[in-house]
Amino acid sequence: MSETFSPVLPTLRDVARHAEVSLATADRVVNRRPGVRPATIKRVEAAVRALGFERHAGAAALARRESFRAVALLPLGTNPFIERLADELVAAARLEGLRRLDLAVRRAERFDPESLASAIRAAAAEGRGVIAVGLDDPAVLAAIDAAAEAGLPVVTLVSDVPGSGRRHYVGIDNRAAGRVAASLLGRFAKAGPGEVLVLLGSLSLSDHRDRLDGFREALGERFPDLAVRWIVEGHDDAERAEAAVAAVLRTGPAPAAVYSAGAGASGLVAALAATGVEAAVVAHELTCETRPLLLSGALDALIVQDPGHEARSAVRVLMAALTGGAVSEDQERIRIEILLPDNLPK
Amino acid sequence: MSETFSPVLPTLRDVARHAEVSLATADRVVNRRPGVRPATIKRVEAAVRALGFERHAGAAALARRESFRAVALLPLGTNPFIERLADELVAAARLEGLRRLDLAVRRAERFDPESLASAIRAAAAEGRGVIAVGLDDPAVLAAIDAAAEAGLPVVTLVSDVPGSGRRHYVGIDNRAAGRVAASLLGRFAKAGPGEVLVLLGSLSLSDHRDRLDGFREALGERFPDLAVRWIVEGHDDAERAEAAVAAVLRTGPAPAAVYSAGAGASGLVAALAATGVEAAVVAHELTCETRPLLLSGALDALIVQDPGHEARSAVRVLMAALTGGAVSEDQERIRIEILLPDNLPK
DNA sequence: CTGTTAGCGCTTTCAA
DNA sequence: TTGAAAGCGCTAACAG
Repeated sequence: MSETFSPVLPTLRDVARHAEVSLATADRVVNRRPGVRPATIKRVEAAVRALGFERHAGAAALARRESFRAVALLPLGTNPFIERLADELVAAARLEGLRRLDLAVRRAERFDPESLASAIRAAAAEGRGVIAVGLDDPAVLAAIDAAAEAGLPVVTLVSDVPGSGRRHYVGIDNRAAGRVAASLLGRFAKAGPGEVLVLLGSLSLSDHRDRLDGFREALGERFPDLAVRWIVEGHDDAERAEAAVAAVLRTGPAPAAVYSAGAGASGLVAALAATGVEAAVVAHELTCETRPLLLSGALDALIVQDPGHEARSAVRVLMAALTGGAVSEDQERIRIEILLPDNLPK
Repeated sequence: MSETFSPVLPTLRDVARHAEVSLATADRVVNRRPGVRPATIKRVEAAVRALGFERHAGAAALARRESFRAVALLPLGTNPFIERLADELVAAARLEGLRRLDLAVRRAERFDPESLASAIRAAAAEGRGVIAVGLDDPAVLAAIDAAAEAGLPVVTLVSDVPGSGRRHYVGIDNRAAGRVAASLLGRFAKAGPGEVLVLLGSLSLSDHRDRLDGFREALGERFPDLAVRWIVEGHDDAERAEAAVAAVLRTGPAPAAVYSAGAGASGLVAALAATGVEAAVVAHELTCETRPLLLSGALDALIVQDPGHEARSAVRVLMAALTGGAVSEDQERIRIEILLPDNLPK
């Protein structure tokens, strides 16, 4: 109860003094640099333990002069989630990059694998690392593997490129997100048998496909009354989504529930409204597009990933790869958040 | 598309050179310190704008030698959420405190206002700031006001002390959390009229009371079929909660839904199981106690606040108060997260 | 293999 | 009112 304040943390200088070596030698040991006699290493490590030394990351970053340039590749289009991600990446490069990362944010056509692949190649030629929203396609995979083989770390963001040599994937577990959508819609839809419509950007996007897989799986396990009947591709664009959904609604019975696994929820909502369909609806991401829809009740819930966290995580992971630092998998896990009107951030 | 890399950020030295003043003067202007001629201020500010200077916070923290000691006060008891918070505070003091904050974490009896009040007084005497899990009580309020008047910043954490002179409250909006609970239970409970049991630590805890208020309010607005019939105080302890809930269940009809607004959910679940009651249940916080209950289906959902975020936010806010920095209200807002088995972090 | 020295960008005396 | 200089904790040449 009456423990007192902890002492000031020891510095590397204290460690050096304690081990009776110079600052430089202590530094070598602490940073596992070569050229130190084993006996000396032991002494320094003992001092580190004895004093409870912890490297001051800020000071280290300041002293280390090298800085890196890298490129982030985001999909083109009018998707506000992506806009937000772009801003967050710029901010994160400054903060998490400790001012040592010079990150250029570019756009590439998301639904065209060749264009993304060549953007990755260009990025690899210019910078020392790449962050990219992935696409599950052989050309893209090849471009990533080429960069990886050349020693450039590639971090996939939001959507992974499975099987590629990317250093890390930063984003939610999309299968799990699909399961969450099923759990919510299963409870929100009226009781009794019903059919479900799923809207997604494209089946070639691994994140959307994973969501669909998880969704179907959980629906089958826990809500066998509901079955996916329509799968509509809207190319993450509100207008195209509206047209595609409207076409489906005109021809068949009304769905009991709708899962928007990609972007373009406002188009979906418009199509539902136009045909007077009353279904439980769950969509993804909190943006200027989806926020009013959740508040008005047009959407029943939103499944979101925090673009700020994702951007910071991507930058941290990239910096770790660039500087040889460690990443704690655990800390970099991106949460799947559920938003109702009641817990919508201001 | 082909924008190039941004240049390295200018340093204060660049600003000084540009304004034709010394480093010290540039520093004075940038940090709004007195003793600079207005004309000089203008010149330096112009240079700052011209070069787009941004202070390097890490370097500033390194150069600034002063450090602070402060005390954090958490409730005694066996609540695992609080244990976690304690650990996170220690970690946050190091990271967010930029090694300039020496934070002692202490425990005080939560259900005894006098004891918390005197712990606050003691903390104020020893340190230069206080972080405390609050309690809505005149004695506690008086202790906080005394500290505030003496110029010590007090930050309330998780539970506020309304009307007090605390500098900041860090935690979720508990009314909104109660509304979320209502939205979930309203959908999860079987359709039709039913009665609800609410378990909380004590009605004298403002966070629990706020949750109850929000819960009732939202239930009344949106699920008039459901009404709160029992309010049970369990003192945030699993055993006491079990006994209290069991006593209620023995005497009346079974509740259709149960909201555990405080801690001790495992006791609640045990009481429900013992009496064979099948109700929809929502509880708070992800801990070693609640995690298995959510996975087993004993709990239908969890409403959580991230103790890591909260600890870091509390430390940031305290440091800002201590060093005269600014806090962005917006960034310090703590989210109300909803956890289902599907989006449970590993 | 080990030590000395000069900074990183900023703050803080101390002197002018 | 201003400036010169030392130094925060660490890293990176360059010697020895």
